[in-house]
Amino acid sequence: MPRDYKETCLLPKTAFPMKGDLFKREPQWLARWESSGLYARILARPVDGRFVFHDGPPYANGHMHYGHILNNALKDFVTRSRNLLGERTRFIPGWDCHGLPIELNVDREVKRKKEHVSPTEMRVRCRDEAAKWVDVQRTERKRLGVLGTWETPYLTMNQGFEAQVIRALKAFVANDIVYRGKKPVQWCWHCRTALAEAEVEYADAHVSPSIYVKFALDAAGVEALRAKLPDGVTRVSAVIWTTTPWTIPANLAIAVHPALDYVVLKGADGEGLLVAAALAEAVAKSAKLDAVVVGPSFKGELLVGLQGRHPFEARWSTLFGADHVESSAGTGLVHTAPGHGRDDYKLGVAHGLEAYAPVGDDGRYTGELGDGAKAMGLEGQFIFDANPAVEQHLHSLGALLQPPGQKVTHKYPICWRCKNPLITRATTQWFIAMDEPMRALPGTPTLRQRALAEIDRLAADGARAEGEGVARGWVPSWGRERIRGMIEGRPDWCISRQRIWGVPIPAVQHKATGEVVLTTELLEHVAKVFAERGADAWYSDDPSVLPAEIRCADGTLRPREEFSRDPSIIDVWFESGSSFYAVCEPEADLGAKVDLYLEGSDQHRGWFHSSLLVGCAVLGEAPYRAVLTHGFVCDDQGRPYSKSDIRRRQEARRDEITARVNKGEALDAVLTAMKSTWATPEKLADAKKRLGKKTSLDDVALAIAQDDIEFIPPEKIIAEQGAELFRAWAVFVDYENDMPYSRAVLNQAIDAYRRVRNTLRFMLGALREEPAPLVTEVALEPIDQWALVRLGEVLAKCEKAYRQYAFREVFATVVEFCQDLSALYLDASKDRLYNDASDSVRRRSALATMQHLVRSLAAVIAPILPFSAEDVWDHLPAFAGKGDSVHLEFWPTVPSIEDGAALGKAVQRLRALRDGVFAVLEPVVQAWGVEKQAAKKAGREPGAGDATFAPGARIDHARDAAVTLELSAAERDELGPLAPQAAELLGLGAIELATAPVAGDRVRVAPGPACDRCWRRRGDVGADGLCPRCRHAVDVFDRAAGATA
RNA sequence: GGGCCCAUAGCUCAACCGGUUAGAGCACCUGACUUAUAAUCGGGAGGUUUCGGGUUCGAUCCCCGAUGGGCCUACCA
Repeated sequence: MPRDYKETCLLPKTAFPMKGDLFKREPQWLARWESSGLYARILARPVDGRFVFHDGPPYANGHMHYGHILNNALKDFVTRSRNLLGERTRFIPGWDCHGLPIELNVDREVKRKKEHVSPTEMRVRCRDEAAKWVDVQRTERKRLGVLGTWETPYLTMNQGFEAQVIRALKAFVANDIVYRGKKPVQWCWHCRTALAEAEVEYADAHVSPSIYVKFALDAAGVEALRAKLPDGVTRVSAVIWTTTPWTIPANLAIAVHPALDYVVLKGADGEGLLVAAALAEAVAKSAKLDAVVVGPSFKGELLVGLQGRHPFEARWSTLFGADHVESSAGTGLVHTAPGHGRDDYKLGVAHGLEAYAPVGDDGRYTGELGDGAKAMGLEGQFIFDANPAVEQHLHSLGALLQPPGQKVTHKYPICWRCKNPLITRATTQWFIAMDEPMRALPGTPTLRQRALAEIDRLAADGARAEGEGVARGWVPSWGRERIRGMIEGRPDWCISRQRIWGVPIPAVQHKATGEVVLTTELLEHVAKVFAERGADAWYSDDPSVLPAEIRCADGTLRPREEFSRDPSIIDVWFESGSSFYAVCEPEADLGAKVDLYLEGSDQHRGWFHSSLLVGCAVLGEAPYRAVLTHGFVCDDQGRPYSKSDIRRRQEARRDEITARVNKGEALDAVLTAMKSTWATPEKLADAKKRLGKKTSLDDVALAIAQDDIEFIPPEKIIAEQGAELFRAWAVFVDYENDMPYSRAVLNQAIDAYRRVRNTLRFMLGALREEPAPLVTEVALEPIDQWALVRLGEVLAKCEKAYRQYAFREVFATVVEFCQDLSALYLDASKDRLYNDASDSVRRRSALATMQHLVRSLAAVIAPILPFSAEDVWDHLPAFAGKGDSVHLEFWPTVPSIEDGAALGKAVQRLRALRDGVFAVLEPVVQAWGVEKQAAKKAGREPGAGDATFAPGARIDHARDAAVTLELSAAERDELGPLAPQAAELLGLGAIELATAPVAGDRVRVAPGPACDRCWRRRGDVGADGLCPRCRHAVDVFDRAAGATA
């Protein structure tokens, strides 16, 4: 009985599991890191570099969703990689705590319990509500593995933060660009507050009334148009179109475009209808006119100054020229209510019209209505309820072109919170002027000018940085266009809100004179108070919130008792826009200039935008050096990935398939469904299994439809598979664009992750739980030297990628490297690892190299896969049990290898040889495989009766083959030090490199018997059945075993 | 309506800012494997680069237009 030598082979051995069981083990690492103070230890390492990252505060309401989680993963990649690269980087997580959503939640609760609470009490409850969600989200963010100071986050409701917001406001006041004015703003009548641009959403299919209203021209007007009238027309009305009948009572003017062509259209009863020429036909159709009869066309400038009679108020609406008038919709004459529209307001200002808005906070008409409207009983009516009344009344006056009840479906702004349609309403608010000179800045640019200049400066710096291989400025570069457009077009910033939960605008009003005061002195005083006692102080009775005496515009000092406090709070976007000033500026090791802001691309209108404006006032420049944006999480159809959205589409899909089944197209439906990545054959089989054997195709089709689009809650992924797999997904897709998220994509990311994990596992196994020498301590084999050269290239590529935030490239590079190692290097090293004696020089060279590879790769992936990297570290013999963490490592290095380029060439030649080998070997091996399969099917012995498959003649593994390949002398030279080892490195029994063309078979069975232990045919097997190498290895093994026995 | 962006294999991504035959990985088909075995290695098939024009000796790349999708926005009166 020959000895079984397997136990003497040094096969891979490691406790590092093939499957991570991450969902179970991640919490253990988290606990360990927390108890060992890992984060503090990372920051305490002595480094020269510094990188300032600033967390954009998520809103402290509700659970984290895909976007948040992705965002947090990316942020963690940044801070961890910077620390790894030797740039000390802190992560101070923050939360946005003030604002309407929280206040409304609390409000609802209060109303439900029918309580009456004071503003102070209200603020206490809001604070509790925000704190509750901060806790929830903190847990969720920590679970993802994000490293930071979680116990001391920044909260916008902290006293220090509130004080800095006031100081930021002070900078605007110092620049003299804060003013109070009555202007139209987006107003939510339900929440009873003005809304910022960022608080407005849009409903896709909002249905509004659609009315054409006639304003009869006076005699002078008709006279002016006499030459333009169609035959038989003696009176003329200007026709406007609107979807908001409730604003008709506030109509003060009509806008026309001076350069546009207009005509008088002959209407019913011979009445002339003044409309844009381009729209005459459409209007005629709407009015159901039999024929389109128009007079000669003329330019709108002819109309400027004419007057149209308001349908039910005793006043005239003048026709003004305005650029915003279009001829694509409506009538080319625009109903203008300066109190209810931004352009209307602008036109009003230009012509001295008041921002007349007879509508209250609650969306009801006020006593400011005109007599006509009052006579209709509109006062106190809710405006949207009044729409039909106004319409009906206009109809009864004969002022409508069509019968009442016409509707139009269009996009319409709604409140981000309560989803009710918004109105535009002129109110008295605090504004920041975009186009007034900033007095405190040199050259007194306007805020808009400065902001635009900063945008361009960042873009230019970004272009410069790109040349240096780093990312700064707008990343990706189109961020510039994005934010530029917004800053260029935005109106003055309305910063006041009529709510309670926020930072008060510390303005005061003199009770007697009505003068409103908001000065830097006052702001500084209040900031100090807030810093000590928080903004709640504003709502207390304590007089000391205000300075004892307050300076009025004329310079006189008046006692504070004569003033009342402004009840408004500051726009929350102003607060978060001040975060750099509240969080980073006060810290000695951070400062107000932040290296990186990183948020979703929607923040071009949000946080990036408001931070830029605050930065321009406070610092005179942008607060950030780089702004990195990412896209949105979508499903595999490219649609936003949200629960409700997917539900809706699931239903649509089901309906569609049901319809096809009913039409008898079940097979088609199934085939269509199977083309989608969701409905795989496995899924089909699954569905069949679930539904029982008697399943009809119809049922299968329906079942697929149900599963076709699946919502996978993020917390489920994390709880069942581990946070790291989510991180693997985040790094697997391209965050610059929309990121596809589906089971299929997730699985792909997991596969890539497993590839890396298994490669590392193999190398850990090779080390067999014993420390290996360092690469500097042994003479390295040429192939090992090459592995290190390759590692050096990988490291260089990854470092550059990290500096450019190209995390995907880092991961892809590592995965590719692992693949390369697996297929070539590790495969080529197996013989010496398994079969050489434990003390073999060649083997020790491999171990040293693999230890170095594992160690380096663990460090490289640590920012992205912090748990698995630590798992590797725990199982790396040299570090196991020492309580160290991979996260304390710095960027890995490789010892310099002489003539790395020649080695690279040699391996390239080896690869070419390898291709050649496979090309000739594959058909031979394949033939045997085919024969085996055929024999199996036929139930006979494989190879029986066929000489080519005789046991001594066939080749079923490369190691049994001797291959002959042609190779020129030059090519052979390239192989250099690898030439003598070619057969081993290629896993062949033997290789012959011929310089002349080969005649006959290139593949033969390698000569000689195979060694009983290593199965190699080297022609040197002794009488004991072992090759000398194995003989020695067995002796060494036996000696060691004897020693321990 | 406007601004910005995206579209390459069934899927996720490449292709050195115009240059050989558009590359990987996964999935699929297929072979090997007492020595990485829920692993690993080999082979194969799969593309009119969304469509239509244009510039050019040459276009996945530049320009114009269309289609589909995303984010943002508005003065849809």
